[in-house]
Amino acid sequence: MAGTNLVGPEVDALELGVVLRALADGHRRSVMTELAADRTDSERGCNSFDLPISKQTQTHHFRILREAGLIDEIDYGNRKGIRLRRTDVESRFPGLLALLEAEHQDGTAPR
Amino acid sequence: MAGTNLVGPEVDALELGVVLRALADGHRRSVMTELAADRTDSERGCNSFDLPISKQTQTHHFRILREAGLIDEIDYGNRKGIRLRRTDVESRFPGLLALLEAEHQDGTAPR
DNA sequence: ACTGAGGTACGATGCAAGACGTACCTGAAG
DNA sequence: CTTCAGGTACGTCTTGCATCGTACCTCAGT
Repeated sequence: MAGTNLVGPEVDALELGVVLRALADGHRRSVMTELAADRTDSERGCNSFDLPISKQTQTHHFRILREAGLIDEIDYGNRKGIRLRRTDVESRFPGLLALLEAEHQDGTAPR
Repeated sequence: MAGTNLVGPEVDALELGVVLRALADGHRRSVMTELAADRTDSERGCNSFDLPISKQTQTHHFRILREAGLIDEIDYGNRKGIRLRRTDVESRFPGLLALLEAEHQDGTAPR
C-alpha cells in the first residue's frame, strides 16, 4: 500500500547527455511534455498516457526516464505511479521543462 | 571565394524532436557546447573542434546539425565554415543554448 | 484459493544510426 | 599542370535501441 520509490540519480548526478538521449524518443518526449504542462505535478498512472505500444515497451521507456532523473516511479506492486521531478530538473537544467511545455501546445502529434 | 550557404530549415520549421536527436550524440553536443559558449559567433573551420573521428564521419555529424537547423554550413569548395544560428535557435527554443553553454563549463569530457 | 489486470524480467528481432574504406571532387599553392 | 589538403558520395559493417513474445510476479476482488 505504501509504495516504494524506485531509485533514480541524485540531483547533482543528472547528466545532460543522458537526459537528451531520453528526450530524443518521441514516445518518451510526449510523456514529458504532458507532465511538464501539468503544473499540479500530481502523481499519474502510467497508462494515463495511452501510448500506442505494448506494456513491456512502456516499462522500458519509463525506466529510461527514471534513470535519466526526469521522473519518479512509485511501485505499488501491481501498479505504478509516475511523478515529474520538476524541482530537480528545473534546478539542474533551468528552462528545459519550459521547452517541453511549449511543445505540448503545438498539438499532440509525437515524433 | 564567396562561399555558398548550404540550405537548412527555416526558423518556423525547426522541430524539437529533430533538434533533440541531433543533440543526443556526444560529438555533436560537444560541437554545440563550444559554439554556444563563444559569444562572438564567429565563423569557425570544422576541424577546429578536433573531434576524434574520421572526416567522413565529421561530414555526417555536421550535416545532422545543419538539417536540424542548429548551424549554418558555408561551402567554399575545398573547405567549409561553421556558424551557430544563435538568433534562430534562441527565438524558437529559448534557453536551449544556455543549457549547452552551462555544460561547456563542466569540463570538456564528452559523452 | 482462484482469477484477472498491471507490471517486470529475459531473450530475440528488426531497423536506424555511427563509423569507416574507397573513390572522387574542389580550390589553393607550387 | 601537378600536387595536396579539405570535403563529399556511396557502400558496408557494426552497434545501439525500440519493439515485442513468453513467462512470471504482485495485489485486489470475488
